[in-house]
Amino acid sequence: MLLSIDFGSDQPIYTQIRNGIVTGIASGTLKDGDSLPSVRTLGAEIGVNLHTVNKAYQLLQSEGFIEIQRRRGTFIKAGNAAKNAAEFLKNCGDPLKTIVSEAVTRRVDRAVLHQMIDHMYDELEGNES
Amino acid sequence: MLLSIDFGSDQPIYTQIRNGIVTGIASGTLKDGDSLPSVRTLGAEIGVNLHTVNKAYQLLQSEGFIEIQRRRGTFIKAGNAAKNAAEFLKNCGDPLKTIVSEAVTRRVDRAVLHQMIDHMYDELEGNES
DNA sequence: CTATCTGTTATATACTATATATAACACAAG
DNA sequence: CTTGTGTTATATATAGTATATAACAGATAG
Repeated sequence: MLLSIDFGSDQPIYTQIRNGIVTGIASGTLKDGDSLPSVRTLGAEIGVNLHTVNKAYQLLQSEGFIEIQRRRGTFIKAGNAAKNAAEFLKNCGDPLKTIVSEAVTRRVDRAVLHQMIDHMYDELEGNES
Repeated sequence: MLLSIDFGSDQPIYTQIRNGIVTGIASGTLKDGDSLPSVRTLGAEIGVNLHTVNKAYQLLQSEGFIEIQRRRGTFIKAGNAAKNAAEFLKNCGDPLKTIVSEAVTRRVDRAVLHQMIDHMYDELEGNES
């Protein structure tokens, strides 16, 4: 299944949905123009209210990942992906700083983080490590 | 000031306090054995309730960053820093995956993330870039 | 000894975020 | 006309966050 929800997580369900779809786009599982399940269908599949799915969809649309066409459906919009690269770089600074700060205190070498990132890139881009 | 709180942030105050102290340890501003302000003092300084500070301190102690000595004070405990490196690496995977996934969709090259991380390491370790 | 300061515990309150439930609406598509 | 979209509205419940106030117990300093 594309999305698996951890109901015991401290992460909100709508955030998990959002992240799952972003990862789907990154891995190529979801391609430009692909249609997403309706809020009711996806909600039923993963055992969640339609409003929770709708909240995730609204967030994804505001971030430019999908396009919601009223009374028609919801579609992947990976075309103008690079457009919001600048805003992403601005937003990812804080969480990255939090990770790096803890890494330094834990005596984790920067090379380890580099390797983790490379591995994630390779996995998403379909290259075996 | 060591800690600056953004009351408009979506990040909880106690998390901001936690992250600020971790960054302080990483940058060397807070050294092993240094004493932290009391929960009341720090609360008054940054305009926050003592329970909010206490929550951050409890979290930091559970993570091994500080040691709370009842009725004596609270102290930085950077000695066994590398001990919890394994757990850190396990925990940082998810947020890192979220960042990398979005980076891939935004067509942000891995080299950009590497550079950001290197810059943060250099800054924390006191090396000019 | 006394006063002060420490973290700690307890209780109460308020606000926000999250999530669900139910119903209805408007309109495109078959 | 029926079905299926996203959408809006309303209500409710729960949990997380934050504050407020008070008290406790013991280490420390005077």
